[in-house]
Amino acid sequence: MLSLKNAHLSSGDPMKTVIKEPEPEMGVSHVSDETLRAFVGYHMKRAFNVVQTDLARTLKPFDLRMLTYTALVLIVDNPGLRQSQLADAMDVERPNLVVIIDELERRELIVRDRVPTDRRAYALKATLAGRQLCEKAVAAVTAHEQRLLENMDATTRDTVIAAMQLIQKSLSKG
Amino acid sequence: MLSLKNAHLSSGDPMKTVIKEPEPEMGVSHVSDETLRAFVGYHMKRAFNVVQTDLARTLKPFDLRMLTYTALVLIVDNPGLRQSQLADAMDVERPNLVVIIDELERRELIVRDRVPTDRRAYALKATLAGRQLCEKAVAAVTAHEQRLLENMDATTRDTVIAAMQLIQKSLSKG
DNA sequence: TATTGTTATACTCTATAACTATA
DNA sequence: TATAGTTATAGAGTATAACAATA
Repeated sequence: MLSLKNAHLSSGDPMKTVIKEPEPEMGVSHVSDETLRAFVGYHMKRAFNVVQTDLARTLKPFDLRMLTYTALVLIVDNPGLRQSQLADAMDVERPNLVVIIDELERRELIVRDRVPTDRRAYALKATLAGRQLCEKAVAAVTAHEQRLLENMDATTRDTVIAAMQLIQKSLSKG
Repeated sequence: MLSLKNAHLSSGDPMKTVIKEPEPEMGVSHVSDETLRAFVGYHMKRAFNVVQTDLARTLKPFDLRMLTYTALVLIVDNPGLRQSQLADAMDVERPNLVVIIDELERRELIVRDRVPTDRRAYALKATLAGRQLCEKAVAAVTAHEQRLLENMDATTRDTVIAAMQLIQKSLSKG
């Protein structure tokens, strides 16, 4: 919430908190976001930002980012996947996937196997090290997700997931 | 949905659609995202990406981006706002806000007024042109939002907004 | 001709350290 | 000394055009 970011509302009982405000007669002491608050997209951006930040922190010990993590999981779960399929599945452009795959290959978490029947393509496969790192990372992300949802009931969670999928469907045809 | 991105599932009746699949015996014809699908964050990222893209397209005619739009709306709604308050409200770092304000000022949509009682600070105010552009942009974003929510009932919408706020609260203290 | 992977490139968003001028 | 705004910089995500090898 925007309003909560203001010092006098940020934590504890506001009535008990005495904080110098920057000349309330001069500027604004309370930032109104009335217009923006009406939009779901606004709340999605703010929520996604904190999720992104927390996930990055979660994956840091494994030297993974959201994108390298997602790619690794999908390759582990789909041995033989091709780069174009992976790019499609991840909703990233083919050129942007190349550096992600480069990094995973350099760290020997996956291999690029040539496809004999189509020498243009690569079949992506996780190595043992890749599968092991993936397993640990998934466990960490599961813990991150539990933090994320600690005060949310299962019904709400399912509603949110369904809503996110609906939004994707509504806009991807526009 | 990931699965929907595969050609044989992408549109229409799958049974009626005959499409060449890339050697189903060799690679994978259906990308399974079982592991990732379990995470709310995964769905949020995908949904937010399409929202972001559609919003960018929506704001393009006004030469605004999500951040310049948000800043403009907040300044219009909070005349006299200072940059540090705005940065706080927008959840962006102070240095990153500078270029946003620079751009809005260069386009004469806002002005930086010196605060007489604190010569370090600026009071941000929208110009007439700024307020007029803002009004049009808000209308366009409202239409974008309606596209976003065209198949979502109001209850679900409210649930999603509450959930986004809850997620922010859960993680921002970590 | 079309597709797979690639290179190069550009724009945006995010994050940090360090500076200046005020307080 | 602390704060408001600034500069510089770096990392990451996203998007497009154009190329070589192959189909």
